[in-house]
This record gives sequence, C-alpha cells and structure tokens, in this order.
Amino acid sequence: MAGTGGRRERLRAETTAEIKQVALELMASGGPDAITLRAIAREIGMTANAIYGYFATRDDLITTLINEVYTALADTVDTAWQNAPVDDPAGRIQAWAQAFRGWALANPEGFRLVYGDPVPGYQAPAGGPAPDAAHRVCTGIAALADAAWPYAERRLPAHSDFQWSDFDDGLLAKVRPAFPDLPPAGVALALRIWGHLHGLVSLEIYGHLRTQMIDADKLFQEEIVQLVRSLGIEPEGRRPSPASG
Amino acid sequence: MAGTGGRRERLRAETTAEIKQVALELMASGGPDAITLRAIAREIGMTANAIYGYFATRDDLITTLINEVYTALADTVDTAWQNAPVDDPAGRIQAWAQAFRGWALANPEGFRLVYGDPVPGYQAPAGGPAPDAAHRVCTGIAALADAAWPYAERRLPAHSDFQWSDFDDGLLAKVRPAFPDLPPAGVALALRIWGHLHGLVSLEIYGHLRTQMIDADKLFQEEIVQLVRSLGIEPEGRRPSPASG
DNA sequence: CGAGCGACTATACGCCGTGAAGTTTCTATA
DNA sequence: TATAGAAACTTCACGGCGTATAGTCGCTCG
Repeated sequence: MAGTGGRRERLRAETTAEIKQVALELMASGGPDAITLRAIAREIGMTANAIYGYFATRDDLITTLINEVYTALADTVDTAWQNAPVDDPAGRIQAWAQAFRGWALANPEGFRLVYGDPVPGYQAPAGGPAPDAAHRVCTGIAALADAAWPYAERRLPAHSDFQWSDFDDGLLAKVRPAFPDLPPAGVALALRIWGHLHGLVSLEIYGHLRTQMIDADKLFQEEIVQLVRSLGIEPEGRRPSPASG
Repeated sequence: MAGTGGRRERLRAETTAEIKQVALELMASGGPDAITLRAIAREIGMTANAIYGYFATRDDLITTLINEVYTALADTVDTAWQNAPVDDPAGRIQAWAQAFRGWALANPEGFRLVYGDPVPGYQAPAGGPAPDAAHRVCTGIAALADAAWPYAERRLPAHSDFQWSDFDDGLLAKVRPAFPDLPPAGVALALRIWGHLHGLVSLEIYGHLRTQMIDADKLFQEEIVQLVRSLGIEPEGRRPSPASG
C-alpha cells in the first residue's frame, strides 16, 4: 500500500474534505434537511453512489459532520471564556454564555444539527454522535463552576446527595483531574447551568421565544446576570470574598 | 350544503379524526419521521392523495398535529399545577415541573414534534404552529411566577428594565388580565423559568444528558429544589412570609 | 330523474437512500 | 515494462417520499 504521503491518499483526503465542506454549505443555506447525498454529489460533480466510497452511509456522514460542528462550537466557547481574566469568574461565565448563544445565532442550522433531530431518520450511534465534544463543552462549564464553587457552595444547602457514580465516566475522566476540588454537587451545578442556558437558546433558535417575546437578547442578558448572582459572584469583577458571603 | 349534523359532514369529521389519530400512532411508534401521507393512507386503507381532501398539504397536517399535541401538553401541566394547593406556590411549581418532564418522558416523540425539527422540510406557519398552546403554557408559568412574585421580587434587584413592549401581545392579552399585579420583570422571570426547565428536559429527551450523567432524574429534582429556593419560597409549604424575607 | 359535487383512485414526476454490477484508472509487483 | 489487482467512479435499478393532474364513482338535491 502507499505510504502516508501517497498521491492516492492525498486525493482521497481532499475529496473527503470537499464532501464535508459542501455538506456544511448545504446545511448552512438550506438547513440540515438539505444535506442529501445526491445534492452533495451534484455540487461536487460526482454520482451520489461515489460518496459511498468515503462514507459507509448517509448517517455516517451526518455523524462526522455533527462531530466537526460540535467541535467548532466547543472551540468557540472555550476560546471565549479562556480569554476572560482568570480572577474574574463572573466575566468568564458571561463570556461562556455570550459565546454559546452567539455561536448558536450565527450557526442556527449547526445548532439544530448538534442538539436537535438532525435529519430525517438519522440514528445517532451508541454513546452519542460526538461524546468528546459534548464532554469538552461540559468540562468548560465545569471549569466555570469550579471557579465559582467557593462562593456557590454556601448557596446550595447540603441536601443534595450527588455521588461520582451518578455521572458518566468519560466526563469524569476529564473533569476530576482538572478540578480536583470540585465535588459531585459541583458537577451537577455545571450541568444545571448548561441546562439553563441551553434551554433559553434552544427556545430562541427554534422560534418558540419569538412568539412570546420581542427581544430575546434582553431576556438572555438578564439570565446571565441572575445566574452569576445566584452563584454568589457579582458581575464585572465586583464580587465578595468567599469568607464574607 | 348539508347542515351541521349532515351525514356527509359526520363521515368527513370521522375520517379527519382517523387521519390524525393514525398519524399520532405512527409518530408514537416510529418518531415524527414516520408521519408520512403514504403510511397514513396505507394504514387507513386509502390512497395517499385522498388525504389531500382533508389537509391541503403535509405541513398542514403536521401543524394540526403540533397544535393537538401541544394542547395536550398544556392540559397536562395545567391540570397538574392547578391540583396543588393554592397556598403552596412551591408545591405548584414542583407540580408544573414534574408534569412537564413527566409528559416529555412519556411522549418523547410528541416533545420532539412540538419543540424540535418536527419532520423533514417542515416549515411552521408565521406566528408559530401553535401560538395558543404556547401562550397557555407560558401563562401557566406566569401564574406560578405571580404567586411567587412577592417573595421573588426582593431577590431580583432592580437593574432589570423590562417593559410591556418587550413581550408578545398575544401572550400579554392572556397574562395581564389574569395577573394584574405581575410586572414585566415577572413575565421575564416566568420565561426564564420556562427556559431552565425546558433546557434540562430537552437535553434529556434528545439524549445529551445521558452521555454526561447516569441519573437525569436526580439532576432535575435538584433543579426544582434550587428553583423554588431561588424564588425565596421553601419547598413543601414551609416558606417565610414576604415581610420576613 | 339527472346534474353536480364531493370523495376517492390512477398515473406520473422528481426527489431521496442505497444495493448490485460494470467500467475506468491508477499502482504495485513480477 | 507488462500485468494483476485494487480503488474510484458510473450506470441501472428498487422502493419510498410529497404532490400535481386527470379521471371515476356514488350520494344528494333540485
């Protein structure tokens, strides 16, 4: 067989990349539904069946796309919150939330692809289509929860009984080494924060907020402020010390 | 034309009902994607084109189904929270949240139909497919927010500047007469609560929580407790008076 | 009784995913 | 360098989809 630099393999990689890129363009212009093998082939100048040489089935292609799009989302939000000062946990949470919603608004079809029913009849593989990217996103929020934990802990009275066994091992493999001081309840807090923000963005992207409210942005900004406040850290770096509560 | 009780009209109503029921059965067993005119016709014993005598297009049928399913959801949650004691706002919120998630878990395909990308290529009509049901759901949460408002108000410091003009007129037409003491910020609070709960349930229904957590129920129960607490009302009726804060 | 209308079928078109079989083109080896 | 084989791609085919058009049957009412 040819080595890594073989001509054939290079062409193959290029064609694979082109298929994916055309698929993403179709999705951006016509929604996830527009991702059809025939449309991709038409655009590239191939026969639909030729794509089967690169992806075993349409669902395989979709899964790959979900992976890439989800990874792009994770990159975006990670970059955003990591660019905020380390000593400003409230600012980091704000950055995460704004980046998450901003990405969703800029890539609504991508959001639907990752978080919705992507495409007619699509069946995600066992363990989800993009577990790594999902864990990355959750780990990002866990970082925010970890930074806020000294403040938030006292706001979450000790009735919650989360244990490590409640969580997915793949997630914990990333979270526990990175944030050794974050207890199970802290991970639960991270997931709840994720849920809060995902809920509003999801309602907005799918048009359910628009039928209730003119300006979804205002609602989201309020949500961020209240989220930060509920964690016991004030926006814009003005926050009490953990000791003074 | 025949009167309201005419034989023809009765038969027509029966066939219309049968089409919708078969569609819902197909959805329950095979997901929203399974709702195809041809499958419905096959099940009923008609030709696919015969359905065009009852619904102008497939999207029309889908819109009707969304309306019915959304209404069923609204009925369920309304019944649930209204059955809790009036003087137990925390219990009512709990009832709403449990009923919402319970309905979603019992009717995951219905949840996807209402809140997700229902069906390949479906385009919801302007104003959303089921604005009435959506407003009913939001009005229900507004009732909960209204009951909690005397307690919650002091937890939401006065930096939010919501106005009536921020919200949809159809929603306000239901909310303002029913809860004359609830200010715009209270409606915003209701929408945020909706977002919180929708987010977690949506992540769960679409399988995104399962890749992070073993027991989504535990997370949701924690969410309810913290939600009630954040509003300043204690669970199970033990709550401070608004005056004592 | 007969005209008209409503309910329904038959046929057809262009989409879709995908399987089977055939063809071309490149590559590795004898 | 000749050649066997693999890889890339095409052609043809099948069944499913929404839906447009035209035609058919039977009930109902004047």
